[in-house]
Amino acid sequence: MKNLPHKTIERLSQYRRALLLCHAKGMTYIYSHEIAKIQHITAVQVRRDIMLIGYTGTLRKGYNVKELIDLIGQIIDSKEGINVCVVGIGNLGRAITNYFSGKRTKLSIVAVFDVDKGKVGKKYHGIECFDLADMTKIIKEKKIEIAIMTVPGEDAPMISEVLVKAGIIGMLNYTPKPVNVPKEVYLEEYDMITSLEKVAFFVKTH
Amino acid sequence: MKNLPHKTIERLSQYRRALLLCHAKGMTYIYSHEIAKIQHITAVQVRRDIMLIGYTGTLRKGYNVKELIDLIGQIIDSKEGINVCVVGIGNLGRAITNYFSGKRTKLSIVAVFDVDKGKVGKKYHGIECFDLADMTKIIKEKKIEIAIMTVPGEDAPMISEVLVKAGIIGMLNYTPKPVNVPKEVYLEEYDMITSLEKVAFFVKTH
DNA sequence: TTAACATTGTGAAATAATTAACATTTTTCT
DNA sequence: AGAAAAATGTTAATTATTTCACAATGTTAA
Repeated sequence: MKNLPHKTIERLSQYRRALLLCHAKGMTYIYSHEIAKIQHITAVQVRRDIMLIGYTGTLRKGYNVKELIDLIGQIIDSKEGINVCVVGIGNLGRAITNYFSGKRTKLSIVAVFDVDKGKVGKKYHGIECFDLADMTKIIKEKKIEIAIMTVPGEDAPMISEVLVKAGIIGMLNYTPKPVNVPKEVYLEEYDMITSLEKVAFFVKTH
Repeated sequence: MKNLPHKTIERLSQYRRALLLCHAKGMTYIYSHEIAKIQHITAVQVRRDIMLIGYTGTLRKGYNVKELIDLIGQIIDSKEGINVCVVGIGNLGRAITNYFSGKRTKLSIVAVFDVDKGKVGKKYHGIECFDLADMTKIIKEKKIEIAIMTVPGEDAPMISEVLVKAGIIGMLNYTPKPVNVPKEVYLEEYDMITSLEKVAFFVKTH
């Protein structure tokens, strides 16, 4: 069970989000092709992903929504929960903090950081903003394991170094500048400009 | 040349961004392994991507930075330029608008939309905010082809329908809710929670 | 001048991801 | 009861992507 494909992990997270909405609407069973429709993929792929996590549906009724939600949780959530911080509380940092507030998940944003003294001490969606200078200390105190970087690109390399030294083991880099981390740290980078350029390209090729 | 792999297109966009920085620093040549290092991939992959677009480097000197930038531009940029709009000028919408301002690219954000009358008429990074109710009209007037959705999830399905009817051919959905569009419209969805859950998962599996 | 080296370019192999095909089973309809 | 329909589960085939391996070749150093 530990060797789930990368892509399957991504999709499981998305299935769960969709399933939670279905559950909230009172649905108890769902077919693979219904999940597929929501995610714009094929029903076979949904069934295969579900097969890979060892769940089995009911023939002719589909999958039990609640059970599937719980099982996906067992797979992708860590038991104890993970503490996360957001570094840089500009527009993007606030957008992310906002997204997460009130979301039931094992991931909690427990601190945000910024250099701007005007922001330090204030709360953003209930989460206190600390001085970037105190980052190492706070990361250790609050046992933060994952950092989301939403600082200006030019600050990213330096800040990522500090984060690594402070003991972060996972990093999500939303700045437009790629950073280097040792191989023990899991890094995911996302650049909005690349996504938009991709859309622009594929729009042309019909 | 038209059948470039999806992944190659993404990487070309990233190479260009890295190359532009190198160019600005005065570098005239760059090796495949230098590009690879920046992007955290292998040199072979860089060489193969470059091979696919038909460019050829100089043995022992690497690739001419300027030439490569220009060639990537010829491949992934559309000749005429494409007009883009941002729908929903909350934190995320502002972050994106901000990212783009001052970026040299064939993609221009030419309008932003919001329901909030307090925002309508104001300018965000030099771009005027229009009333969501006038969206169809403005999209046609300004010949907007791509929309970036940064509205609350619950509004996404309705707004995406309006966008499609208005003639949008590409859509980048940053809301947490998947939307349905006809197959003629190229859709790319990105969900930050999925990314973070992925990092959290892979952090555990060392 | 020659040997060692570093780099590109690329066919072929390996790996990863998706899709097709279909056996199986439950439900519904006649 | 039997046939048709609609699902799941899964093996096998296909397609996409990455990596290996190495020939070719210009550059540097002895």
